[in-house]
Amino acid sequence: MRGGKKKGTSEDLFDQRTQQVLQGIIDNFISTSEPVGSRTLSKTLGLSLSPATIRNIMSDLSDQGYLTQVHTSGGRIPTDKAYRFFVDSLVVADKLPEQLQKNIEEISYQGASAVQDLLINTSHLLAGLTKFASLVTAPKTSLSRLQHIEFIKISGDRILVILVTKSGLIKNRVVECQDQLSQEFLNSVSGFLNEKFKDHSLLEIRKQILDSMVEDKDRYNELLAQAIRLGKKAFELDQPVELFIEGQTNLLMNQRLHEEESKNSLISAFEQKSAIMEILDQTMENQGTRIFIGLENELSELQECSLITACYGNKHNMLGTIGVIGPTSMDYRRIIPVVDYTAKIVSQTITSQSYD
Amino acid sequence: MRGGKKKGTSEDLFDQRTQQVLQGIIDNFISTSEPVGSRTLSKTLGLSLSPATIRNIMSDLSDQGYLTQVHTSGGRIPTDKAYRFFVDSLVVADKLPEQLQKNIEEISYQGASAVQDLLINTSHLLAGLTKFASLVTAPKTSLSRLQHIEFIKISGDRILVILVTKSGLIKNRVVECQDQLSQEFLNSVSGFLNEKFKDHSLLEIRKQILDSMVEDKDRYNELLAQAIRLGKKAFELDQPVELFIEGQTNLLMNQRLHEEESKNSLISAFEQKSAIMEILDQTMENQGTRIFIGLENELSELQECSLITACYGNKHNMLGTIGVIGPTSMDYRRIIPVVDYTAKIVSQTITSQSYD
DNA sequence: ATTAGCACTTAAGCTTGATGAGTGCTAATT
DNA sequence: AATTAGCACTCATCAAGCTTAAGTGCTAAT
Repeated sequence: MRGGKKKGTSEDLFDQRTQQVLQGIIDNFISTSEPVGSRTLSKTLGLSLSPATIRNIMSDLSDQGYLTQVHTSGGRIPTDKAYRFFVDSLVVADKLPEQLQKNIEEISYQGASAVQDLLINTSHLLAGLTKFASLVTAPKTSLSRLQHIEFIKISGDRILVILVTKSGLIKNRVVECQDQLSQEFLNSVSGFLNEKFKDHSLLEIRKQILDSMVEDKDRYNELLAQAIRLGKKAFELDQPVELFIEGQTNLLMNQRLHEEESKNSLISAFEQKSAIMEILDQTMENQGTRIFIGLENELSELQECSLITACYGNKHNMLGTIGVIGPTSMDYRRIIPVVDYTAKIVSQTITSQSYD
Repeated sequence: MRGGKKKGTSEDLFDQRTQQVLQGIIDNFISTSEPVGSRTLSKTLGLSLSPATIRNIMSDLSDQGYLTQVHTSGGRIPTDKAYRFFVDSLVVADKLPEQLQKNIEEISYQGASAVQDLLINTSHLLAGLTKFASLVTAPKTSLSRLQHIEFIKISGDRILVILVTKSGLIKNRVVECQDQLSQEFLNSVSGFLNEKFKDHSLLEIRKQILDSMVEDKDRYNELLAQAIRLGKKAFELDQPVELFIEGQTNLLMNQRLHEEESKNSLISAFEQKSAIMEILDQTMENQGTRIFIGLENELSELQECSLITACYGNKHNMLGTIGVIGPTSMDYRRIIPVVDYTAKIVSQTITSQSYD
């Protein structure tokens, strides 16, 4: 075993030259997606080192798990560990070109009258700018707080329920109702619910309604009873997973993913929306941009890819997550700031549109 | 040139045996997607004909443009013309297996409280059942007639406009408004609009509102003026193309499309949503299932595929179109009835949900 | 009218050998 | 002690040549 020069205590701390070589290999591989050999590197790298020296360094890096060889001979490629090192050492990500900044800022203008539209625009934008697949989660309805509820009678037995949350989400749903209720009556019901529950979270409201069903059963009151009955239907939680995915085809057509197998596993990953949701939810715990490289991904189908996420929110809370899925050999320096800045703009826009 | 036996007047009318051979080739190619040779055919086809005889027949069919050879030797494949003949001769499409019927019928149950949900379910279903790409257009908002309009004040300067059409579409949009309007006032505005415009098409309403702006300018009336102002915003036509596409990845992963080029052109086709919309709109002119095979497609990007469409509607009108895009060598016998029956179920469901 | 036979074509698969980029190791050089 | 040159070796890639299998068209026999 070749004696590495361990200046630090850890095996993994290596000197500047070694670092430069690793950087060079990563840069090279990111741009060409071809395995990098010592000869090439000796030329492209600014340092005047002979291929032989570089070979020694590369050998050390291989031992430490930063590089692997696809074939016995034929250059080396960076491992997940190398990307992780690379990303961690990116203390300052590239500044975003102004043109890109402007592109991103546009999402808030394009007729984004409602939060949902904003999120769809965002997902569009991310897929377009990165040429990878984009992910955007909507704010969780059940955790949002009530801004307004309204019932509209649209035919004899059908009532349209409209629910506006503080975070700016608008939900509508049609419920059927056997009793013939007049619009005036519906107005008083919504008036009642608005007054009693404004600013409460939908989850909480639902619980209270279920509770009061018992509590208020005896002292019967027509308004209350109907309010509870309608409220129950209105606040029923049947949250369809609100996750926007776009640009899956971008990813599948990406030259870096050629193996049929990994494409198929990606497709199946996209079909498990709820699994992806779960992962994105977890990223909301600590804000800021997060990066999951290859095997760091919990979802095994994504272990040939990297996931970059960032949260958006308003003054009070983180509301949702945006993200991008691309090959592990993506250009992190370019992609990270894009995701970052987009999240920032979404936050700003949503703050200006939310009702608290 | 071999003398074909022309029993009819047209070159293209051929005897039963020739027809059987063509059928055999098409069937064979549909299931294997490999060029079919005379030897194979002689075995698989029930008729006891030697390969040589079949070769003669095939040669005739090639002359008439029903078959082509990919390579000088190596079997023949059906042309678009052959598929067209095949499809046209399918006087009775296969009966849909009961299990499939049930699957399709489910779209109307899965919480399809609103038409939009129904259409999304449909697009899901079609992509799933066919493993191709599915297309579903929503009813044109501007041609739908007004069932109900409502304004809800959700914050100082923001008004939520809710629009329900006879066909069951629900649209909402937030408009900003500098004047401070009370909810009561908004109620009278919506009351006014509902009364005046119920059952009118949105397009018509828009026109009338623009007209009355002039007509009623002098005899000033607060209610009317605001009604016009708000109505103008509410009925502004900024129809985002309402087209649901799903299963693009199915199609891209389909083994029958291997050429990178045709995949890319498909992707670009899907990006031109409005072009696809236009084609689908045209199919509404005459109802029933329509089939566009290969070059019959106007959109050049789709000329390696077949498009199968059917319209849905209610008692009075055709409202929209559903469709499937797959390889020209798809199993028409299976796919056509699926599209057909799905359209039927969508029509039924929408009829039961629409308000006229 | 049908078929058998034959010469011909071609894609696909296989081997072979040359090329080139890369490797590890050792010995010479700085 | 670190760096480099040199060398033998590995292996993917490519092109060339070869074989095989499936197919074709044509002609002559049935």
